[in-house]
Amino acid sequence: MELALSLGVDTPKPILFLEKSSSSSCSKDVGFCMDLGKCSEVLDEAGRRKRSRNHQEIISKGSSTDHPSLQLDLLPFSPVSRNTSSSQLCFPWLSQNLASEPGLTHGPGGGKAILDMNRRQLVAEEAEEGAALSSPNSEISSFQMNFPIYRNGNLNGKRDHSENYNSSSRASDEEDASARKKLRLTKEQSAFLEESFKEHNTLNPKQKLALAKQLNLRPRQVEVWFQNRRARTKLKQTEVDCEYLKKCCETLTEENKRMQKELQELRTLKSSQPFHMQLPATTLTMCPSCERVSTTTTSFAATTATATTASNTAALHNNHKLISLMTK
DNA sequence: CGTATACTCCGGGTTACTTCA
DNA sequence: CCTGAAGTAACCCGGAGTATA
Repeated sequence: MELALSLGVDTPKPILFLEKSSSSSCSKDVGFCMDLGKCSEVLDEAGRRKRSRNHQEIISKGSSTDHPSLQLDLLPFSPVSRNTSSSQLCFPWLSQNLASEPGLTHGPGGGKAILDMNRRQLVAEEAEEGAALSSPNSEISSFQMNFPIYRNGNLNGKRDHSENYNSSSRASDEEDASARKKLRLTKEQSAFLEESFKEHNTLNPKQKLALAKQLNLRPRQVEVWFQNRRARTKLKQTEVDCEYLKKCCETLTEENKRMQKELQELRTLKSSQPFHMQLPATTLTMCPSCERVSTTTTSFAATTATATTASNTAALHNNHKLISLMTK
């Protein structure tokens, strides 16, 4: 692992993680990432709460330096949040198209009246669909990506379960409300959502509508997919963190054992020495190379045993050089 | 200006369904 | 074919932020 520090300004660089920990040594393999930039869509837990619809409008209005955000992520990287550099689909609406469009309003007229068990979903869908239909000039209709449009969940005539779902989504509202039908999204739909998620892990209403229209899904489905996707990311991240902490714990335990053993050896050595040999002797030694005088406190035995050897003299000189370098 | 209400979004937890070994 | 585990779409609930009266 390495330390990655990103100072993004224009483009959110979610989390940079250079290498997943593969070593058991935690002390040098700790990988952290700081991103100081306009990470408008990648916010930490605390920051997310602060973000509001206004913030999303700010985001949609382009890169204003008046609203910098700070992302500090101290967690090992999760692949899903990696900023992709290759094989990336282009989503014009993610960064540009929204800038020219006024934000969706959530004020009166957005389907306030319905309040029941499923009021939120119903209201949202009605509002969203209504907005989509009533805004022919929105970016939703103004761009089309080079992505196959799904009709009844069918891509290239390939039949799958989502066909049932999508056709059911066109059925009556009663069916939608009563039956809890869950069918898989197609691989293409999932991949497209995945790519979008890599760009932004949260959606503003316009993005949601655009994605829904593009994939022939209901906005609610897109919204739920992103919510679940965030949850999965967090879960994976938690697992990674847990694994990392486990390795750290193992390493520390190992080190603790080693030091305990070393301590035990020292105690044994100490108890085996005669009393008079344990008295520390302070001696002044002069390095013959640099003529530096050093005070060493060591045992009498150790002093007499080592002071005269040429190799130790050289080692002493090396230590002096090292000290000199460090104190410069 | 402070308060109440309505609305929306999101996270966390759960359920229900699908897929696969 | 049956079954349990894993994955995931959909749902529910509560908290928080915002707009409006």
